[in-house]
Amino acid sequence: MSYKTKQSEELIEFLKQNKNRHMTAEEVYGELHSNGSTVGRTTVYRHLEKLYAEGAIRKFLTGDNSGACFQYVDNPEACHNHYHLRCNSCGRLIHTDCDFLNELAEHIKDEHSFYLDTEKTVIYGVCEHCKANEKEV
Amino acid sequence: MSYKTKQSEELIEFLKQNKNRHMTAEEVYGELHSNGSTVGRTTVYRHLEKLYAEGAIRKFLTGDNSGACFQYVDNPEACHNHYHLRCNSCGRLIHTDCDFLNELAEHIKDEHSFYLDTEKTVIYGVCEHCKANEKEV
DNA sequence: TTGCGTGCAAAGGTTTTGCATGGCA
DNA sequence: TGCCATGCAAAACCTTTGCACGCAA
Repeated sequence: MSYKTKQSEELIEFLKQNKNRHMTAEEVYGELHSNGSTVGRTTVYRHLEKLYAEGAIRKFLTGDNSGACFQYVDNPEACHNHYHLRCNSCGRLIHTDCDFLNELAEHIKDEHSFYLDTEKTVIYGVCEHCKANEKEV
Repeated sequence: MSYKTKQSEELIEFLKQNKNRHMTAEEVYGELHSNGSTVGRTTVYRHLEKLYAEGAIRKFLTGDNSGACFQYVDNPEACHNHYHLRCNSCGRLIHTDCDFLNELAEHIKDEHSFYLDTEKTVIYGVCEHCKANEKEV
């Protein structure tokens, strides 16, 4: 991937413009096409894989086997002190800056001899919005 | 699944006898056959799905798309105040009783308006043993 | 010109579904 | 007897790979 091509530029640009979203490869492919791009499905997969390996994007597993989700990482360094909260209901991923995470990692290391991987750990639950909706149902 | 059948008994018995392991559906299927069982692959999938929905077994995603892993839950009630630490290296799942988890859940609820799901949240990292081995590699 | 990037089609692997059969209650 | 569970085969899915063509450098 040392060459700069139209396809890779469109893909990366699209991911950057959707930093707040987490999308499956299929969604990325579909929306790029809606926007007039002609990138092939294979190319989307190949780039997502590459970008993930480089740490430029994040990868989440969905739990219902409907494919992995990807999301652009704005500032890789900044995410070391993040929680990643994922809502089981709406699927939204919430980045949360918080020092409590450091305390947690410290505690787990000291008390449980376990080295927390901030990048991979995702805290599952239900967000405020969905919690409110749940009660109506 | 209200009937009791030979297949479901064999499957559940097998899972109980392998509480310490986490296995893919394919592994469960294969080992049951090695043990003389004739359970079909479809049945294994259907039961694992059902048991997971009931909370009788746990389900983990593998990250490399090689299929979900399942593991029997010994005492579902006891796990409410647990951390689940999963080692990315050896795959071992560590149950850890700890009040710090409650503090974490409180904090996330109060400060981030997010309702942590203890059952589904798994903390990823590297265990002591694998951490030591890593250095040798 | 060189060789990487692309994309179609096909393969690979996991999981689900349709449908007829067999077993439990 | 009535209905659920089973299991084969096929389908549905997501993802990867082979290969020839085209474009970037």
